[in-house]
Amino acid sequence: MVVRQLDPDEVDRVFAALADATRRDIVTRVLRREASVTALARSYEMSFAAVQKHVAVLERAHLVTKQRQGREQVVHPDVVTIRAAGRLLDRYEEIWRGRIDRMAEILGDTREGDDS
Amino acid sequence: MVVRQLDPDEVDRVFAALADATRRDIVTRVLRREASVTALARSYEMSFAAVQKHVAVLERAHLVTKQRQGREQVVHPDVVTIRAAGRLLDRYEEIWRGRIDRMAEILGDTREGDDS
DNA sequence: CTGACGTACAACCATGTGGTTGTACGTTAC
DNA sequence: GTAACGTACAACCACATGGTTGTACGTCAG
Repeated sequence: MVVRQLDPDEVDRVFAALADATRRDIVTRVLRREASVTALARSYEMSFAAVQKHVAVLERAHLVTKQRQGREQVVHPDVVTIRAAGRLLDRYEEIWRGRIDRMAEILGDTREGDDS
Repeated sequence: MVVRQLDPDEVDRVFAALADATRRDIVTRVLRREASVTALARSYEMSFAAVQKHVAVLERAHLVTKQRQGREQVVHPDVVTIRAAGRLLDRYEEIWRGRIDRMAEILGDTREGDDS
């Protein structure tokens, strides 16, 4: 499985891009089926230019790519980056789990739990 | 396992909060071990007030909680929200996988075990 | 060729964000 | 009680963001 490593700046961009309901919806849509920018724009109550900007933000974060097809620009999802973001959150859970394990070990060995 | 459902506004706040390297580092730190706000502040090359604001952002996103302990305010992680964010990204992968499955079905190619 | 469509991009505005400094307040140590 | 510590919060600044409108350009249909 392809899991690219993201540098901090790209992580910034990925999470920032996902911090907007419209952009999350665009990602969901193109995951189901690719769509041109205007096709996407028709789905939202905002100007075409606004949607175009949202797509640009997703593109800079490598969450989607655009592919010229005649006079249309078709938006595709970039699953690799989405997966990488998920892996990052998994890492947080690992740290937490590791800590719980260490605590259990300490409590098991030295009977340190004085307060609850 | 506790997995709270996040409303869109909270998802906005969670991802926005994670879109900053300092805040991600704070989350990592308190996942390993709780720390007071000043203890955290000592780790970064910025004013105490700046770190305090970062903690406030994480708190509004329910990624951490503060707990008064004497005159200190101890920052704890909120694993439930972190987990919920991970689940959200998993959902994207599910959509993608569902689409791949549908395409394979249409193509009549229902073999299993081929890698992508 | 012409007109309509899809796109790109600049200018502009309001608002939010990330940082600063300064001030105030409760709590602990002496 | 007083001093020092940990915190909270307001005011301020620079800059990014999310939206708008307007203009320009390439591409396809007629």
